[in-house]
Amino acid sequence: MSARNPFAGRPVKSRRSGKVKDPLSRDRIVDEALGLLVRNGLDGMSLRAVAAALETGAASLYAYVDGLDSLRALVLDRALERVSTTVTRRRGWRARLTSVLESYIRVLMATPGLAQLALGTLAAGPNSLRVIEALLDALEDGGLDPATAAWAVDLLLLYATAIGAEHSGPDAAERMGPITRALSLVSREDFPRVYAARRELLSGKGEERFEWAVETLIAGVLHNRRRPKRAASGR
Amino acid sequence: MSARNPFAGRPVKSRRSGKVKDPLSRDRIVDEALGLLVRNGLDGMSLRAVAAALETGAASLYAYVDGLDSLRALVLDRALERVSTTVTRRRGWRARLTSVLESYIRVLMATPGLAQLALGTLAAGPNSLRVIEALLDALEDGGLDPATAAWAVDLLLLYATAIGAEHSGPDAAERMGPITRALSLVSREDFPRVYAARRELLSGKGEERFEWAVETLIAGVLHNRRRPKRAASGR
DNA sequence: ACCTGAACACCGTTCAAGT
DNA sequence: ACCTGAACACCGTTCAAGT
Repeated sequence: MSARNPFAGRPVKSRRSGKVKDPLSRDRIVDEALGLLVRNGLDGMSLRAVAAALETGAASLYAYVDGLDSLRALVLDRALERVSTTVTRRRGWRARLTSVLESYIRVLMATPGLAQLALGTLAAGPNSLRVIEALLDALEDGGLDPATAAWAVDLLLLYATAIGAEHSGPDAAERMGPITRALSLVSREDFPRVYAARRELLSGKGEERFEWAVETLIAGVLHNRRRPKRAASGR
Repeated sequence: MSARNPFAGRPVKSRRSGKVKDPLSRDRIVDEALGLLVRNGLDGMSLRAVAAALETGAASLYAYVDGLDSLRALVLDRALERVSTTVTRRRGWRARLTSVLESYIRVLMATPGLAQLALGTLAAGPNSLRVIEALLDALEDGGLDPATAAWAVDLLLLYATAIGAEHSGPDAAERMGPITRALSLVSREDFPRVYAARRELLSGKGEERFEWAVETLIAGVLHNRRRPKRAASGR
């Protein structure tokens, strides 16, 4: 019964961290969670599943992570590492703006469930901040006053995230089924304009539509400044 | 053992539908679910909770409803009944547009979890269609071609829903905590523009901000038509 | 037909107990 | 300190069985 019995029957730790048990860490947990998100979607990224993949119990994760919500925030920021904000210098602010936004939305669309996660999670990690910084930079280069630029960033990111969620849910294809059916059945008498526009409401390849939306948002922001372009001094 | 024994011992159905057991129906299920959503948020609206409130088991609901996703779609459309689209005639198209959108977002913000639900659910019920119809009507009155109007409706609703979700999560107040803290800690060296804009990024009373956003979206749509305003013929 | 109980395969989180 | 098993209080969905 004495502790540390050298004869203890278990496989002796084995030389080098070969197989037995790399220690848990926040990084390993976030990595594994992101992997599960990519492979199995948002519902597949449960604490229990992450723990199982790491060959431990869910309770063990609480030493490194505050709970599911907190893990989600960490995973979101890790995923946003892939968003490119280093823009080929000497391009116009507009090209830089759209290129950051397009990179952001491409990352969201590439990982099923990520946009959904982004909609429900506060994005205040370093990678979110990096993206916000880049957008503010471009908008201010475009001549927007900081007040308008700040709200515009919120608007652009919110829209990009929402469209990402819409186009990459469980799978976008499956989701298109029911809505196509519903719109194809819409009655001309009850909803004449919806009826007339039913094809347009579904048209666009996603990418085309997103580009149009970004241009629209930029045009709107440029034409609806919170403060006039010049004469910034007091009234 | 013969069926229909008049002596059967149970409490005899009782006169009038007093208490015993109003029959289940899809309507009663949706009503109860909406009530739970209002009182307990999206997570509180589980099939088991709805069933319990109706004094039955979860399995019984499957006779009237296809499952949780389907129930959510029904609840969403029921909630959208409250969106007002009957606009006091002889107001400009712009006033009508913003009044419908503001009614929509007010409904979303009034019911915790509803905006979240709307983001994850296909909105193709009669009340969604009614809202879409009203928006198309206003935009086409404003001189937008149908192609632009269709995409604009999508853009406007998506944004309104997303902002509703952002401002009415579990509770908006609790969610503001962490992000305020994160932004107040942001480093001036790493993210100078975020640092400079940190107050603006959080400013605005929600309502003010939403109004600005709607104006911005409208301005954008008016300045970024998919087809030119006149000369509609030709290819 | 309509409804039910029980079962199946999961959840997040807590906590006393072990090393 | 770090990790664990077991428990608690839940989930959605299926299905054989009852009336």
